This record gives sequence, structure tokens and C-alpha cells, in this order.
Amino acid sequence: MDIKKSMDVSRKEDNTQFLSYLRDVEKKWQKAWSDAKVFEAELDNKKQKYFITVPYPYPTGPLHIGHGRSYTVGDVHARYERMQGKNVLFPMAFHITGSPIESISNRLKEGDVEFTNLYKSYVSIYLSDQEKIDNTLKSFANPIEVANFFASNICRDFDALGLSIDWRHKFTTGDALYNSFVSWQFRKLKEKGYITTGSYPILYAVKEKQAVGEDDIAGGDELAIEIKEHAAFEAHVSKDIDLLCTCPADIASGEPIKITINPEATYVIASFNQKKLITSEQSVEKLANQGKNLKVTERLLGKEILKRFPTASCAQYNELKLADGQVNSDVASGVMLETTPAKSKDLQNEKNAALIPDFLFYDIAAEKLPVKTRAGSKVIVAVVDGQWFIDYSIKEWKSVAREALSETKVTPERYRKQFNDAFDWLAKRPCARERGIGTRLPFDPKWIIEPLSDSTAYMAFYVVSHKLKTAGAHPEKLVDQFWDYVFLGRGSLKNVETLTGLESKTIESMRTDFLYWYPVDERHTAVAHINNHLSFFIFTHAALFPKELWPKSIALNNLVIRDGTKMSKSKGNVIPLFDISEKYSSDLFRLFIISAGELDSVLDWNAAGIDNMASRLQRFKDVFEQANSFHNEGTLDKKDALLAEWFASTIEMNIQTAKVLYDSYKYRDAIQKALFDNLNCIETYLKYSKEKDRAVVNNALEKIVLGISPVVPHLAEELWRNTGREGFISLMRWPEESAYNKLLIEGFEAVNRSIEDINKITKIMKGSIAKKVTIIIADDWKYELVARLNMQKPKSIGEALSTNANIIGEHKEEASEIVKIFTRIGGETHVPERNIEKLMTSALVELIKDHTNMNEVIVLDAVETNSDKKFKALPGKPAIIISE
RNA sequence: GCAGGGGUGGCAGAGCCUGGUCAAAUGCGACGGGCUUAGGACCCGUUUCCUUUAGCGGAUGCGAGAGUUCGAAUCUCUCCCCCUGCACCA
Repeated sequence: MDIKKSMDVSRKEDNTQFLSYLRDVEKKWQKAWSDAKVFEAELDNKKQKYFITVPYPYPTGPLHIGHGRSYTVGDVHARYERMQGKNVLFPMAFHITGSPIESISNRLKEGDVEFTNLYKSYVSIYLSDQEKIDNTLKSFANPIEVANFFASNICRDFDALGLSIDWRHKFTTGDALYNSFVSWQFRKLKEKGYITTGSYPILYAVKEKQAVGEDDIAGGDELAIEIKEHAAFEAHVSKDIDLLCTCPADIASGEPIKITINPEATYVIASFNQKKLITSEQSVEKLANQGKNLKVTERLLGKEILKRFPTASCAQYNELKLADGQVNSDVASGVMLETTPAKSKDLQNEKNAALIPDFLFYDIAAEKLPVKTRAGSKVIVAVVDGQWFIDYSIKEWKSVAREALSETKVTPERYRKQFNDAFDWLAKRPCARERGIGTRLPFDPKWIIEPLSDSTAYMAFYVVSHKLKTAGAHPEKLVDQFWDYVFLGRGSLKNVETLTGLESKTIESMRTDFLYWYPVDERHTAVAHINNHLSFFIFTHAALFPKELWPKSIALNNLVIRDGTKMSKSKGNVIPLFDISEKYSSDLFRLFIISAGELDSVLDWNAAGIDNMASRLQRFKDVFEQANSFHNEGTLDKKDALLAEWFASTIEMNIQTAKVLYDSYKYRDAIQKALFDNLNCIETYLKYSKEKDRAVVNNALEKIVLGISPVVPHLAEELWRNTGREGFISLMRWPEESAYNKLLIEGFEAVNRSIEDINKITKIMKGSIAKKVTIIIADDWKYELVARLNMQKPKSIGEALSTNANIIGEHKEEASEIVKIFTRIGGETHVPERNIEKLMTSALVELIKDHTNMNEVIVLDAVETNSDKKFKALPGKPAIIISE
């Protein structure tokens, strides 16, 4: 009984044992890579460079497997390019700009219990000691500590995933050196006139006199808060007093129907621009913050308005109505104008007579009003003056950006349209805020550049970041002349040397490095970034750099869901990236991410799929090792030699196909070929070849392990070394192409067709005890006929028959059958060579037995038999006789 | 509303650009069988319907409808439904 139990355990643990094996292998090779600095890329003029970037993460919490997808795919790409002999630079940094990190710090300081527990759970992913957890949480009072803690753990996660990153380039967007770079970037944009200033509506806490973000608002993430524009109209109620009516701007072009006010709410009569207006009491403060100061002269309830102005002449409107609480006096002016459905576009030019020109009333639209900050003070919309914008609508900029886009490869190509649309739509974008972490606007330091605007050209900074650090550059000395020199080749080296205090050879090497690594060869990220980040990325590059430094290629992937539902913090179904390397395995994760779906399809993470992938990967490893372990005993007979050649050919073909697929970003199909198809091929070979060819197997295994290494680098590294090979597979070249024998592959396919046919027949014959199958290879003339048909492409059956009468001879009936089948419109038919078909079939009789329930297989040439069935035999599809 | 993407078999998901070899890859599930004392794991087979103790047959079929074509899951048009983004959130 005990034995049974222990057997149970060992069987059940099969999977977990394999996973733990993988984890050990992963840790071992990650250490080896890091010790040998294999991913540190240096300028090398003998090698073609390849600069790939994936957007840096925002360290406000642990990354989850959804984030893991983009980084993994980026890494597969990086590794593949490295195998093509390219000098690959794959750097990484951290984005800490803006308010989220501060806001986390603040909320923890405020002692929000739910929030504190959330962060406790995040920290506990990485730490187990309770005291350490508490201390870490305490340290979060300083926002930088939040960023530091998560950033360092994300580094760990990335390493554990096997990402081939050159960490020397790491920085955060809060670093002074980075700020200097961004300042330069913004001054450049300003010089070009791409940065403008103006007024802009923002969410604003009245009491604190401060702009607020979504994080500052109570329930901000659920309220779906929006700033809405309301058009204003005036409606006379007496000779000198007007109602200030408002209506959402998007329906303002409709025909006005009626005006509604709330009888219980307080309204005011106030003077504005030599007019007297009636508006809600709440609106006065809002308008004051939108640059419209009203002087209140009198207060009155809504219901008093009609009493006071019974003869209200609202000529344009049918009705002035008092509504019971139907009108929220806290929305815009509290005097609602209803309209008929909006007019069609061509009618919209007809402005409503009562519309007050240039009077827009901004207010908040949210699921629940009023909107308050977490501290409880009221949030309104204020219009700030002096807001800085990046003006993407400037014509010359747009057109040069369009040009840059047209020269950028977009994968999948169908997303190009979305880019084009985004480019059309991009206009002025506010680029700075009054608070948060980041770079101050160089020409107006009270503003801080916002997160999306400071991350559009940082790939250039990557190239020099490590050298600036090691050279001990002083951020305040990195004046524009320095950046101009390094990135644009302007100015004199001497001058820059004096200004920065850096050695001239350091400066010169940064310039050389930049020219070597730039442009960005590949930007890999999620589809969601097209409308903003990726578009800004192209715009900024088009603005700053000459054409030859514009981005080469953008590749996109979709998101990851779990068990059919979106992952979200609130659902609690998020899997942190940490769990992958600790509880599953990085190679398994990588394999799943790559093979479970094409890049632009949504990927569903589910336990069944993972388990399945684990057992397939294990099978691969077992079969690989088994193939590697046999020794030659005898000599190869003709059949074995044939099978060996078939095996070598199939592997070679699969690897060549895989390369084409990798090249076109079809990683899923590529790994299908390189791993799973090859696995089947090895298994078939091992099973059905009596004597194996050591050299052939060795060669095939080498190709296979190279072919899978971009996706499962750790296991590949281990198998590489375990099979007596030297060096890191991560630095090996993709296998050289060699010729392969296609005829043998076709021959094998013919055998598979025979198996299918045998099974079809036995199904029909169910109940029969027949166990013997005779396979008859078609007559020679049929092969010749098919070959001719492929060349001749005859237009009709008659033509085909008459032109080939000499080889058809008296077999007219059979021939017309063949012609019918093999002259389908649309192209050639592939048939194996007759000799090979015959040899392959007899070499694989065991395979046929295994896949059918036959126990005797006889292969005959048509000339060796008189059976009637032999007339049914076709090239590539022999006649089959099943008998007892 | 505007813009983008999509609707395929019990489920998930390829195929669609470049129409025929697509009753439609692959995985999961289900069913049957092998191996097992048994379960799990593994292996083999079946998984729209009809016909057939002999394979290369027929029908229906890829959101709905219409069209182009010798031929449509694939091309065109109309309709219905679903998802995503819409700016200061990163």
C-alpha cells in the first residue's frame, strides 16, 4: 500500500519534477550569461547592428504576465536577430514620470486601509519576512523608494524570464542626466515652433487650488470621469435679463425645444459683460475658474424664476419648464436647453441665433456627481492659462511624420491604417503639468513634462546613458551644445569638451556609438500604444533627426487574458510575473506565449494549456536526449539509408521554413516547425529506422536545438552543452542552409495517404477480421502521364488524352480518370517519384502497421500482380487490398 | 457619435490578403479502444449528416441576405451583432 502511494506521488509529480528541472536549468544559465556578459553589446563595425527596444515599464507595482508578453516577444526577436549574426542591443530602463508614484506614496501615508493591504500584497510577492515587508511599506513614504523597490524587482523578473537585456544602459526618467536630455529635446521642439501655449480645461480642486488627476479622486477609476463641453445660449426672460442656458456641445446643433430649470435649486442673477444672466449658484464658482467672472446681485430659487418673470419671452423656444429635480443644477449652468437630435453635418453651419459665441462652459461628466477628491473637497473644471502643448497639428510636422511613418515597417501591416488615422486625429496635446516627477520644462520651469511626452525619443538616450554615467557627467553641464554634437553632429568638439568637462574621446565615442546604433531597428510593444506613444515616437523622431535615423520597424502584439476573462486588479485574477519563474518555468512561459497564439491575437492563459505545453516540452526533451544517446551498432541497409536521408531532409526543410516564419514575425508557426514538427520527425525516425545514422542524427539535433533557442533559450543552452557542444547557444549562428531531398518528403506523405486510405476502408469494413494489406504502387506510365500533365497544362481532357496517346496506349479508361483528377484548374499536383514511393512504403511498413490495425503489410509493384485493384493505383496514392 | 478590429465546428482558435487540393490546421473537451487491479499519465482512433464489408461519392455548412465567378469561409455590396480607443490615465 505504501508502495502504491509513493508510486502515485511520483507519477503525479512528473510534471512538477520537470518544471523544477527547468527552473534549475534557467537559474544556472541566467547566471552563466550574466557572468560572461553575453548580452553586453559593443560597437563592432564588422557586424551589422540591430537595435531593438520594448517600452520601459512603469514600476508602480509588480508586472504581470500580460506585460510579460511584449517583453518576451521582444526578446525572442532579439535572440533570433543575434543568431543571424547581428550585433544586438536590447536595453531597458524605468519610467517614473508623472503622478502615479507620488500618489501611491501619498495614499499609503494617508493610511487608506484597502490600499495599504493591496501594496502589502504586492510587496509580499517579493518578500516573505514580515518585518522586511513592513519596513519596505514604511519606506514607501518616499516616492522614489516605491519606484526603486518595484524597479529592482522587475529587473529580477526580467532576468528570470531570460531576457537578453544589456542592463548597463539602465536609467530612470527621474535621473538628472535623463532630464537634461529631455530638456534638450523640448528646446529643439520649441525652436521648431512645435510647442505652443494656450488655455486648457483641467480637473481642479477648488479648496486646494490644485489640478487633480484620476488617482486623487475618490473612486476615480470607476466613475468614468470626463470633461464635457457645454455650449451656452441666452434666452430673454425680461428686457435686460437673460437665462444662461447650456447644452452639451455635441448636441448643440439640434433644434432647441425647451428650457428646464430645477425649482428647488438656488439660482443667481449676476452681471457679466454688461449683461444680466440667470445661472445656478454652483456655476458661478466654476465660471470664475474658467475666466468668466460673474458679479452676483441676487439669489433666488428656481421656482421663483417663473413667478418673477411670468412673461418670459423665449421666442425661439417652445417652452420654459420647471422640472422636479430633473435638472441637476450642478451641471453647467443648471438651466438646461433641450434640442431635437443633432442636425446632420452639412446643416451644422447654421448657427443657432441664441448661441453665445466663444462661450464654452466646461463641466464634469461622471457616473455620479458631485466628484470629490479623496480628501473630500469638490472637483470642478478650471481653465488654466499658459498650458503648454505639443502641437501635432502643425502641417509641416504632420507631413514629415507621415513620411516617416510610410518608411517604417509596421507588423502586422494592417495596423498601418490605425496609425494613419491616429496621425490625422492628433492635434494639440498638453505636454506638461504642474506636479509630479519628471523633467521641468526648460523654458517655463514651473511646469513638469508629462509622462507620455517625455518618452518619445529616449531610445537615443539609451545609446549614451551608460557612458555618461561612467564618465561621471554632470547633468547641469550637459548643455544643448553637447546633445547637438552627439545626436546631430553640430558644433565643435572642443567647445563641447570645455562646456561639459568631459574628455573629447568620450564625447566622440558617444557620437560614434549613436551613429552606429541608430536608428531604432525595432520597436516592439502592445497594440494599445498606437494612438499615443507610438505615434508620438514617430513624430518626435521625424522632428529631431534626419531621415536616415528614423525608426525602421514597429511590431505589435495583443494582450493576454486569463481563462477567457480580462486580467484586472479588481478581479484579483492577475498572475504576477514573479510567479512564472518561481512556480512555473520561464521557458515554459515563453513557449506558451509564443505558441498559443499569433502576435496580434488575444492570448488566453489557462492551466490546461500550460499543462499541455509542459508535457509536450518534456516529451521533446526526453526524445531529444534519447536520440542523442544511441550508438551505432550495425551498418545501414538501403531502407535505413533512405529513412536517414528522409529524416535529415525533413529537419532541414522544417528549419528553413522556421527561418522564413521567424523573419515574418510568425513566431508561433516558426516554433511549431522548429520544435513540434521536428519532434514528431525524430520520433518517427527513431521508431522506424532499424539502424540509425549517428552523424545524421547529430546534425539534425544541432539544427533543432538552434532553431528553438530563441524561444526556449535556457533548455536549448542546457541541451547544447549536454550534447558536448561548446560556447553559448545564445551566441551561435542560425544553421547554414543546405539542400534537402524533397522527393523523399513527398514519398513519406504518400505513405501517410495510404494509412488514411487503409483506415477509411477498415472503417467501412467494420466487423471484418482482415488483417493483411497489400499496397500496389501504380504503373510507370501513370507517373509519366502526371509529369507531362504538369508541364502541358492541357485545357481539356480530350486534349490531354490525345497529346499523350503514346504513353497511354490501351489504358484509355484509367488515363481519363487520372487526367480528371490531376488536371484541376489551379495548378500542379505534386506526386512523388515512383521509385521513392515504393522504397519509402516498404521502409515504413512498421509505421503503417502501427497506425492501422493491420498486422501484415505487403508492398507490390503493379507489374508484380494481376489483381483488378491495381488499376486503381495512382501516383502518390497506391491501390490497397485488404484481405484475411 | 467618430475611428479601428472582429463574428468559423461542443469550446478555444487558424484559414480570408494571393478564390479551387477546406468538412476546414492545432489545442481542449467528449466518445471508443490500447496499456493498467483501478484511477491518473501515456498511446491509437472517432467527433455535420447520408451512402458504402472496400478508399478517390453526395448533401448541408464558416453571423444574415444578395451579388461576382465554372467555383466563395475566402472577393463585392447591404444588414445584424460583439470588442477596443477617443487625449492629460500611464
